[in-house]
Amino acid sequence: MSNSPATIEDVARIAEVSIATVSRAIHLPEKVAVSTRLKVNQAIALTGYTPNAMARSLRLGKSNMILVVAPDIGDPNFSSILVGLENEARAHGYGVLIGHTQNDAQRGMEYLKFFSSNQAAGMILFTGILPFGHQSMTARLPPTVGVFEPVFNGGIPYVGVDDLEGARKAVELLISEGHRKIAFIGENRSRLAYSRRRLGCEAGLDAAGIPAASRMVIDGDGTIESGRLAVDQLFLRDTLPTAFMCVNDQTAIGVMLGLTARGYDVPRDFSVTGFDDVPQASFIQPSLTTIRQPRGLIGKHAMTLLLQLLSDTQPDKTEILLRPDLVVRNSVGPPPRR
Amino acid sequence: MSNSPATIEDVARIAEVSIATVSRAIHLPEKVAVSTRLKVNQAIALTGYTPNAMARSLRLGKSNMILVVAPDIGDPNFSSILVGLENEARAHGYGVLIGHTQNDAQRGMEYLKFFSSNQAAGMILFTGILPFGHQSMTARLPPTVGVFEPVFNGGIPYVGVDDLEGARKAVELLISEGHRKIAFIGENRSRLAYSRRRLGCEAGLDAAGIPAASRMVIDGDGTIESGRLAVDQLFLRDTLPTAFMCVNDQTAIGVMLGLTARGYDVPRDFSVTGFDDVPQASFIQPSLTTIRQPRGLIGKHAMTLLLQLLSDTQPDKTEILLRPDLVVRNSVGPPPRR
DNA sequence: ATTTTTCATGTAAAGGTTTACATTTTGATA
DNA sequence: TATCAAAATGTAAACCTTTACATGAAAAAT
Repeated sequence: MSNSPATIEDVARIAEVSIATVSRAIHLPEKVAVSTRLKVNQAIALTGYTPNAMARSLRLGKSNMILVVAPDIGDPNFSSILVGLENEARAHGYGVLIGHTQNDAQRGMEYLKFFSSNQAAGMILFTGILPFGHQSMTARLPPTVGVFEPVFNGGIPYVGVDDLEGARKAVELLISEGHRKIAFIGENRSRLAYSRRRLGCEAGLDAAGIPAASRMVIDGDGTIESGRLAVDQLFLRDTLPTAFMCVNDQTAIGVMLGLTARGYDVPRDFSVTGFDDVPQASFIQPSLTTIRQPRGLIGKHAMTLLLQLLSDTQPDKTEILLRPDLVVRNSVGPPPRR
Repeated sequence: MSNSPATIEDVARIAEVSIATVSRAIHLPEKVAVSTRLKVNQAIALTGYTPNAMARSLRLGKSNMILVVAPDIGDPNFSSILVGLENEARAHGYGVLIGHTQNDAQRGMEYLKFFSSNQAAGMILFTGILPFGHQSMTARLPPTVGVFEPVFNGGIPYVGVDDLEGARKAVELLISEGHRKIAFIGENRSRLAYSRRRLGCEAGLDAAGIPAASRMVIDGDGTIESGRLAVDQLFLRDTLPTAFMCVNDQTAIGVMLGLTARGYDVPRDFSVTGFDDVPQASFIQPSLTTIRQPRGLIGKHAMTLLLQLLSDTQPDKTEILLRPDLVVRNSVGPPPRR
């Protein structure tokens, strides 16, 4: 019962072996006799010993932490992907460190210190933005895996969802319900994933032979607010769509709020689809028909890829696109008869 | 131009001084002659040297990381508090590590390893739940500061908002608008802060001399869903309230959705208030009148307190309650004339 | 000019691990 | 039983810092 935490020496003394044997009993148990292994384990239990991670990393020249960098941890997609990431990391003895850049390159730079100071071994990067200036050319990046989109300067493996397919599923649902005039409420500035969703939408419209004339596109910024604004913009026009296909759930929620505010009913007067299946999607009234991202899986795969990188294994794949599923709820119905 | 990162020895060699001088030039610059300091700084710039945090922590016996433990990082309150925490930590040379327990004690326990393995120096604990079983008695806790509520077994400083005052402000607004029949939609299981909000509500009602008979209380669980359910429950009763005071914004949003679904208009038919001022509160239709938590400040103060603890300074205070502000939007109006 | 004080720098140990290499023990083989 | 190979364990160095203490030089006091 000492006050300072037990070290490997304390364990060795109690188990009456050398510190080397203790270390081996922990990390290469097959190299040590069963009887000694037992003694060591007892001593560990007795002392409550936990290896000092600092000393370990120092000796190994490698941290057991992985930095997850996201532009905004408030993003409703983030937390469940994180769960997937963490579980996988933990299973392999790694911990997870979270950084958020708020889209600020300066702030992103600060996270580089985690690598130069050896506090992190690898990095998971959300949404394709390299959070440091273009000095990526000068300083070599640590082992990195992207989530959602390829990282812009290429060569970095990534995990995402098949946005094209997801978008096509959504638009096909709308078409099958009878919609012909479909507005796509998009976002074309920040995320490649968003542009791909638009492409998927157009592919679906093309396939159904829907003429360009009855298509509409409004670009927002992916927020609730911008969804509402998009409705306002559309209502200035001569022709209205019967359905709104939105680039993400936030936008879709905004669109529904905007329509409700104008006294319309969803899905009676207009149909709306989202993308992501954020938690709110099932609560809002009416509940939102959307495309689900397999968030847990995304996290798991991204971490697997990174761990392969870290163990110098050539990763199986350099790009993993998961299948998005259509979630049918109550925001879509047939177009009103006019 | 070596491949492995520069060490203090590389710097020393180039600057033609000893490693001790380099270390001092960095951490106690006033102890080294201006001329040498200059040479050292040049050498540092030349090599791109960053001190190895592992070696440093090992030597110092103290990590420069602080663990932030939250039951759910998806909580809309979380991210902006985190910004406050991080800024303050960074300013003092500390980094922030995020852990989320998902209300799982098992998972909380895992985070204890960060301390026994020396990977974190202190802890910020959200919402008063000690994320480990009751073994807190056995294992002494690391330096810890609570956010939102006192940590249950006491003796741990915390930072929160004056829930009583905030709730009173909300109820006073409702009363001043003429409401007399006010329902409190609460939550009494998980968070002490929530019970305090209820007390604040009652204090306000008492002060206005509103009889117990016209008060109603429904307990939910603080989610959007439970807000909607609360509406359903109330509509089974003989008398309805004219206003809903909700324990948090999530609940309030649920209540508004429930009322809208029944064809009522807020604030014409019913008034609704929330608490927290989450980002959605200003977007939803109608925008929500609520109580704002000064989230950035909460984070800043909590970290300041923890840093004091870590430097063995006796903290100034053991409890910091910040002032919550009323944010008037569009979900409150006078009661309808019946 | 000599002694004392102050200031700047250097030397070496310590912090807790892992692991190459050396040594001892065990079990098998002749 | 003596010899050898294989298995188990031990010794000591290395990872990179920080800092107590020692040393030396310069400035101040006598």
